[in-house]
Amino acid sequence: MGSDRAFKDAIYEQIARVGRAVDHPRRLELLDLLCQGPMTVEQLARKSAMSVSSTSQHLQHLREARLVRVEHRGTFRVYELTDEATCELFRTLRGLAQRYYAEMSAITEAFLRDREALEALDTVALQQRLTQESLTLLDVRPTEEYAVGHWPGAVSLPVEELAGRLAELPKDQTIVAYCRGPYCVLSLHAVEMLRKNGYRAIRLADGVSDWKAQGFPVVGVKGVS
Amino acid sequence: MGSDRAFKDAIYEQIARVGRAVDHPRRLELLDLLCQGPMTVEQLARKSAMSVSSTSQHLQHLREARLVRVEHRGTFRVYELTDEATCELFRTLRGLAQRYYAEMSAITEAFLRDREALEALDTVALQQRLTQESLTLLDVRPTEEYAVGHWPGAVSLPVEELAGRLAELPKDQTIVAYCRGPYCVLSLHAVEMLRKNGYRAIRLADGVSDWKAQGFPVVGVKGVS
DNA sequence: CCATTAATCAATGGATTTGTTGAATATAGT
DNA sequence: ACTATATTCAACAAATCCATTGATTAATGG
Repeated sequence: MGSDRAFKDAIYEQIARVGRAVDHPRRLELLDLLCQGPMTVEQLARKSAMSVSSTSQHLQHLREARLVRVEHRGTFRVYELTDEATCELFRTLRGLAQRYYAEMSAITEAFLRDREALEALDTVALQQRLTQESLTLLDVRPTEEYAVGHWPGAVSLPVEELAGRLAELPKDQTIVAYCRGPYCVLSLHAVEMLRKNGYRAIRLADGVSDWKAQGFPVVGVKGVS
Repeated sequence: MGSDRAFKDAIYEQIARVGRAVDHPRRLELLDLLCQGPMTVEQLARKSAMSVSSTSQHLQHLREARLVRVEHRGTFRVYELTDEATCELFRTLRGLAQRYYAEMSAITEAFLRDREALEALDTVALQQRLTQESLTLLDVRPTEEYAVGHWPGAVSLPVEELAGRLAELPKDQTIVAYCRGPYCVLSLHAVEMLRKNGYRAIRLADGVSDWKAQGFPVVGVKGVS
């Protein structure tokens, strides 16, 4: 019954559903956040500095495309990525942007230079330094993200609490702070504050999903309910 | 100078450039075609059944996102994918659509059932059958696509010329026809015509870029000028 | 320099998408 | 049942995107 043309139109329309879901900066930010683990609408709204209503609508857009699914829990709705492939999609798009657009590194370098924060480790460099010296690994994301998955042995210390809990950290070791990934600013602020207070500190550019994709171990607290 | 928020906005805006390039069915069709090799605007327009003007505009959209680049050759402009990663992007999106949307297989199966063409090989199955019997591999795409890259040993016989050149084909061997990929209809028509004329024929679902991605060999004619 | 061919540009109206606002819904606890 | 909280829904104006049409540019061959 369907003509060749109608068939092709239908197929490409389906593929475009994926594209349309990731054609908006805010939706990409939501995906990036959801790569850290399941979150409620309100959490996502706060972390992305969007209104709840707007967040909800974008989430429904993502849901239409099956990139995320929702679970009702009391009056909350917990959104999460459909599966690993969704996180991989985000990483693929981010990688292509890095690869193709000079603006990407220009923006990043200008921003980091202003903050004297160009220096950073990647996962491989970290792995190597860990064989040579003893480091303190600091996860500065909110605790619920730490709970979902973190570097084995990393200490959880959300950046908002950092100022009040500096005393917990050793001054004789270099502190490596990480957060959500190369474009997340939490570890930036953490390193800045640590250095101001006389600590030796450096940022890890990669986030959990990055090193997980590279095959490095991630530990999480199971059965969060 | 830039605030955290401005930085994030700028970054996600860059990533969204990729997404916006692939949010339209017609642009995905163009990418799919360009996975077969470089083509002029007029070729792309014809193969996608779009107007030249519309094709040109979509190509510029793709070019803005650096997914394709253009080379001037006389009064022609030859568009081609920027690199392998662009083809991989298309295959990723197509894969997610297959994975997430039941509509994808529903559409395909309904279409194929109508044509009694559900039966098909994939690359692995072909490889295996090649060890057991002698098959004729038929590349039914236009010759210029065959020239860019094809299965080693495949015979080029564009589907439009098939009717007039049936005599060139052996009746004692099964003929395996392939084209651009799982959603291309060329091999469908080829198999239909072959069977009507008493040949044993079957479709290969995968296309060149699919088996190339799986590590199978592809041969092409170098130095096309 | 003119004609031809290939492709882009420009302008149009129509359709889709977006952010905002405030109202509606749904669940849990009292 | 009433209240509070979390989220979605509905509606609207602003912005963006799209296909079509016809004009324009650019290169080639005479």
